[in-house]
Amino acid sequence: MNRDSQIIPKLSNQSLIEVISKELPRLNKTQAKVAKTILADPKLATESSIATLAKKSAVSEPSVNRFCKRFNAKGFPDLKLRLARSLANGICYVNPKIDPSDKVASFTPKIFDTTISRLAKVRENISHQHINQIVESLVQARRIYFFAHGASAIVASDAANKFLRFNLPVSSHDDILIQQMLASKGRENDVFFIISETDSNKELIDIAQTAKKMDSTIISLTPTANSLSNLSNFCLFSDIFEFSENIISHTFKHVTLSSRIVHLVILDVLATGVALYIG
Amino acid sequence: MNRDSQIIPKLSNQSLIEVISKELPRLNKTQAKVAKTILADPKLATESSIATLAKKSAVSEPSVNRFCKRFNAKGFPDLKLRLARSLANGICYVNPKIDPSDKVASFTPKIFDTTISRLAKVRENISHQHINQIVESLVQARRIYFFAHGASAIVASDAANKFLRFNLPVSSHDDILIQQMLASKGRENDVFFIISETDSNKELIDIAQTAKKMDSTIISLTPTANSLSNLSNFCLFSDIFEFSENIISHTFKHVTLSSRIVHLVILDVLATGVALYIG
DNA sequence: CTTGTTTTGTAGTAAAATTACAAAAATTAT
DNA sequence: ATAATTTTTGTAATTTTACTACAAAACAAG
Repeated sequence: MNRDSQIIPKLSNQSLIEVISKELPRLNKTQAKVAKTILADPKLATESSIATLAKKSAVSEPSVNRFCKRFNAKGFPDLKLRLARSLANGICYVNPKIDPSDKVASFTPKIFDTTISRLAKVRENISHQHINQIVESLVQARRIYFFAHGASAIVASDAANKFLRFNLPVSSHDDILIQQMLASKGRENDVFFIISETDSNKELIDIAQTAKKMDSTIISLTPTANSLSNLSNFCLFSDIFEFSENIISHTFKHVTLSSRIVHLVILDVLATGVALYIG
Repeated sequence: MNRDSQIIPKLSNQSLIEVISKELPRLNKTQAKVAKTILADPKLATESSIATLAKKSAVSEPSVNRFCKRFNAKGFPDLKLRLARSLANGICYVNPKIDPSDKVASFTPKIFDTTISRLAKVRENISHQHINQIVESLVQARRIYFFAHGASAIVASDAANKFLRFNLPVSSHDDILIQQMLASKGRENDVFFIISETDSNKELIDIAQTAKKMDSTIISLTPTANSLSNLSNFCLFSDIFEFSENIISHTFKHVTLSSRIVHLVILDVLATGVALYIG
C-alpha cells in the first residue's frame, strides 16, 4: 500500500466534524492529536493557520496537511472550508446530548442545533421524485385520511388543516377504532396517509394492511424504512440518522420534538406542491 | 475622512450574503463588481483565491482586499470564512420566495431553508434570562393555561402535552369564551401562556388584560414586541426578521409554518428547562 | 485648467501552505 | 534479539497566496 493511503470516502451529506469524530479511534497518535485539537474547538480551527494548529497539536505542519488529505480535502484551506460549513453560525452538527448539569445557555442552543441539523439532513436526502408522486396522488384522491397516534396526532391534524384550505376532501383521525373502520371502507383512489414517529406500530400496520386490501393508496411518513413503509405505495423518511434519537441522556426520557418538526416541514412541502399543482 | 473608511457595522447575526446584497446599491463601481461576482456564486467564491476572484471580477487584488475590509473582515481569508458560514450546507440565509414556476427540486430546499434560517436566528437572539424566568414561574404556578387561536392551537396543545408529563397543572384552550372565563377567574400564581402568530389580536389582548387585573402572570410568545407582549410579565419573540413573512409571492397566500415551528422549538426549550429544574 | 481628493492598480514584501526528502519509529522476518 | 523493511514524522526549500506601501489614474471643486 502507498503511503498516506487510507483516505476516508467522501460521504457528501455527513458533516466533517461527525466524520472526524467517528474516525478518531482509527487514527494514529499524530493524526489523533490533530483531530482532538480540531474537535475541541472547531470554530477556532477554522480561524487558525496551519502553523498555529500544528503548534497547538504539538505536531509538524506537514502532519496537519496529511490529516487534511486523509479526510479527502485538497489541503488545509479546503479542510477549513469544510469545517466552516459544518459549523455554520456555530451550529454543531454532532448531535449534542443534554445532561442534567446543563444550564439554559448550554441546553438552548443544543435543542435548536438538534432540530436544525435534522432538517438540514432531511433537506439533502429527501426524494423529490417521491414528493412529486405523492402530490399527484393527493390531488387525484377521492378522500384523504391522515392517521397518527399520540404526539404525532398534532402533525396529522395540522396536515388536514393545510389541505382543507385547498379544498381537498381531507380529514385527520387519531382514534384506532375509527381508523380501522375507515380503512375497511376504503376504495380505490382513497388515500391513507399514515404518520408514525416510532419505527413500527402494530395497530397502524394492521390498519394499513386493511386499507391495502381495499386497493386504497397508502402513503407513509416514518423515521426509516420499516414494515409500514414496505406496505405503502409511497413513503418518505424523516430520519437519516443512525444514532440514538434521544437527545437527553439516561436520566429522564423526553418526547423528542425534532422528528415531529421534520414531519411538519415535510407536510408543508407536500402542501406547497399541491398548491402549485392546482395553480 | 480617511480612505477605505466606510465600513459596514458588524451586524453579527446577519448573514454576510444578506449584508452584501443590501449594501450593493451603495457600493462604487469596483466594489460592486466584486460584490456581484460573489453573489453570483458565493460557494465558488469561498473556494477561490484572491487572485482568481480579482480576475473574475476584472479588478485588482487589492481591490478585493479593500472589499473585504469594507465588510469588516480581517482580510480575504476571513471573508471567505464568513461567506462559508452563511452558506452552510448550501442553505441560503436570504429568504427565498416560492413562485408558481417552482418545481419540487427548487421549492423543497427553499421551504427547508426558510425554517432552518429562522431557527438559526432565533437560536442566536433568544434571551436566556427570559427563559430562566419563565421556567421558574411555570414550576411555581398554581395553574398553567396555554391559550392560542387558529393554527397556533396546535402549538398550545402540544405544549400542554409536554408539561403534563412533568405533572404540572396545565391545560390548553382555543375557545375564546372559555379563555375569557378562565382569565376572569385567574388568581395570583396562575400563569396564562399566550401564543400568537399574528402581531396583535384584539381578543387575546382583552383576555390578557382581564387576567392581568386578577394579578395572574402573563407570558407571551409573539413574533415581535407588540401590545400583547407589553402587557406580559415575560415574553419571548419568535421573529427576528424585518422582511415579509410570506414566502409564497402574490399568487396565493399560505399559512406559514416556520413561525409555528419556532414556537414549538421554544416550548421544547422551556419544557427542557422545567425538566432540568425539577430534576 | 489646476489643485486636492478619492479611487484603483503595480510591484514588492510577508506569510501561509505544500512538496520533496531525510530521519526516526514501528513492524516484520530472520 | 537484531537487521531489514515499512511506515510515520519532521526539516528545509519551494511555491502559492495574501497584504502593504506607494504611485498613477480618475474624479471633483475652485
